[in-house]
Amino acid sequence: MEEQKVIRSLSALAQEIRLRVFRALVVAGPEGMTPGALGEALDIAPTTLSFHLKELSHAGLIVPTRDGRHLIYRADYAQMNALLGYLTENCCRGASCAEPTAPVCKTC
Amino acid sequence: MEEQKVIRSLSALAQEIRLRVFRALVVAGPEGMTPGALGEALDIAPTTLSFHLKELSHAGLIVPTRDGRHLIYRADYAQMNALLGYLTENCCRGASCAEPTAPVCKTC
DNA sequence: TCCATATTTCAATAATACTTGAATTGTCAA
DNA sequence: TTGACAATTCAAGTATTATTGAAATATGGA
Repeated sequence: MEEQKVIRSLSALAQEIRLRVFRALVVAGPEGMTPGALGEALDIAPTTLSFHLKELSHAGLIVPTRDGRHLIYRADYAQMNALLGYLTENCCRGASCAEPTAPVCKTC
Repeated sequence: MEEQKVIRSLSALAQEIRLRVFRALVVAGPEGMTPGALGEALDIAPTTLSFHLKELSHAGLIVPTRDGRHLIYRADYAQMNALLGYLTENCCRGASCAEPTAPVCKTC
């Protein structure tokens, strides 16, 4: 993953609403959630939610697909794992440190 | 880890200079690096670097100790692992998904 | 077609974060 | 105790990001 994308992803997650939205989608799994459901569950105004969903989408952390008049947002686990991996790359120059294990949530 | 600390940590990492500094310290391992060395390696003005080191310290991602007239900064691996773990908690409600593996870099 | 619902875009304001140079603090060595 | 070096704090200006209400777009059903 390139540095700019990493920064974009971290920025996306570094905000209360977006962090909650992202975690809700991580928990929801492949089923995903609509903005309506997210807004109700987390008590967020539609405009505000839309703004933050766009930020997360733009970072590549979540992906929308249309289903009739609903949109369904889902977490992109590959993207998340790439992000987590970036932060620990070359940890301790490999010296005093086990090879970094693969990032979490392998099967997603 | 509490939400506010997670956000603080993600915000700290969501910035080009701080991300580079943090990764440099992750690579450096237990030896750590001084602001002087960091500033030279990454070509950052002292004032700017100091500001960003404080942000990372305040987030708990790095820890300074004094050694004579130098400070030595080191990455706090436990903190980093707690952060990574937070992002994948309860992934897919455990359903279609392996138990999240422990975060990276176990022995640090 | 026309209306209602789901969601987004726009524009303005409010809040927060980044950079820089000058001044300050702490430590060592002569 | 004075000078030099390492690093930080302060204060100011600039830039980026978040929030809100009003208006717009897209879809499905009467």
